[in-house]
Amino acid sequence: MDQAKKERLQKKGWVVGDVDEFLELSPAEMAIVEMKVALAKALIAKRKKLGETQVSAAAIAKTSQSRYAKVEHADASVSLELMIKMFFALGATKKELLKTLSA
Amino acid sequence: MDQAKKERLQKKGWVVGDVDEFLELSPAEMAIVEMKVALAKALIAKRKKLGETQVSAAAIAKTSQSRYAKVEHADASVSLELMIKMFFALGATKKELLKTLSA
DNA sequence: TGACATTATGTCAAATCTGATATATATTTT
DNA sequence: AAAATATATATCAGATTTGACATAATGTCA
Repeated sequence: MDQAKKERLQKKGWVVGDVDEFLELSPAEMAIVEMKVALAKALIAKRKKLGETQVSAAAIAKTSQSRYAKVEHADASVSLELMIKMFFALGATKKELLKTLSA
Repeated sequence: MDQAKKERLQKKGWVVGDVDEFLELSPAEMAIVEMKVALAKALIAKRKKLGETQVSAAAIAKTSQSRYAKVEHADASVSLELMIKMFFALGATKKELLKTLSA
């Protein structure tokens, strides 16, 4: 958002800022959130490419559909490690993972 | 280990195999262990480069020396996510992280 | 539209992870 | 070698994460 628009909005009483500012995320925390979001996207893409549903993908990854759905949404209750495990479970390689994380 | 030696040992009653076979780790689990071990090494290297002790590094990372030590050892009680957070806490960049993970 | 399939959300007990304290062991310095 | 510093290990209460179940919401298609 450019400075002019920001000032116009603030004049109208809006609180203007980025999501990370609002949530008060440090650069490190941001980096992790970024990686999680990138992984979530990659997981969905990978599953679709394999022609699986959340139900079948969950079975492959040996978990429930509900948790699998949360993983695909990078839900707050899901760790980076679980996301990576699921990605591997769908057949992703380390190379694919690194490419995804660098996004 | 070469085949000849393996057979000699087995003849003597030894059970011969790799660590991952013994622990029955899947390729995915192996990949995660690998990343953790690489991160542990990188953490130690980074801390030493900064001239910090575990006590001071733990303070920077806002945790205790004992937990910090466990992180450097990729202890079983430490998640990948915590290791990454600690790495960032010491000032590592995403680029550095990816380089480390690819090792 | 109504069945059926798929995905999303709420909840919770069990499992795992975390920070902290205590203490042991190892290394360095004097 | 003793003291001081640094690192390692054990333990545990509290916090977080996980898997599962129930159910709601959304999408698909005959």
